[in-house]
Amino acid sequence: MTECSGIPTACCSLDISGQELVKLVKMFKGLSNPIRFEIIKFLVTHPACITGNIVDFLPIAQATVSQHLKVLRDTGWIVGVTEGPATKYCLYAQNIDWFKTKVGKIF
Amino acid sequence: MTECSGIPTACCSLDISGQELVKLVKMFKGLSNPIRFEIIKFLVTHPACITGNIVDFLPIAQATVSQHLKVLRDTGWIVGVTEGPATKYCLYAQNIDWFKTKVGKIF
DNA sequence: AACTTATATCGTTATTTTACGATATAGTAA
DNA sequence: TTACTATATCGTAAAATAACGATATAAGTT
Repeated sequence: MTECSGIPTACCSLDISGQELVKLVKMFKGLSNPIRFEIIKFLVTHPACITGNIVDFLPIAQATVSQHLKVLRDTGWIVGVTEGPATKYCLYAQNIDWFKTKVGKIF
Repeated sequence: MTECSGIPTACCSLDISGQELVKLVKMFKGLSNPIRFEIIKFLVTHPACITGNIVDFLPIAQATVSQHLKVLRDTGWIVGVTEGPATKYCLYAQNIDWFKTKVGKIF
């Protein structure tokens, strides 16, 4: 028996479109890179840490980390807050919860 | 109040690593493109359809659709079964359910 | 065997992504 | 002001992605 033998709409509903779909695809893109996934993991165990902590943790250049942080910001996974000369990063809990809910509902 | 003021580990646990993490990032990459998301949506409403149906539905070339189908296969979102000269595609329900469960647990 | 159908793969081009070092910016301290 | 710290942005190069037309492959038909 193949995977095709199941009931058609058993696993999904996918009632999503327009701006919601755009946002969802964006968030998928945000975590489509292993370095960025590691950053998210790091932020879970090191909440509200600054860029430098993430740079020290990862084996890549500061500029590259900053670029990944920008992608994670632009795709709605994290939020950065200026704290003196540094930037404090946190998970964007509200968006992450939205993502989680959407994935839970549509797939 | 900023997003950073919440309880640290409120939204995530992220106890994932190794091959599971690789697979998860892969699946994120699979849906990081709007065309591929549309293909998944189409497969929900048109289960077990053949490539040609998807090509007719989308505004892009057959070769490009075939390329996207390959990505969706390689990232574990769909399964293709040869049906005479055609290929019948279905959602990889088992993997999708795994993804859904993982996302539900870790975020 | 020759032909048609359906789809995958090839070769190519344009765009995007990822990575880096170097530099600019903004805040803090002396 | 000058210097220091932390981070973002710039400029660039290599690699990956997305798109296409053309071609190859594989199954069914005459």
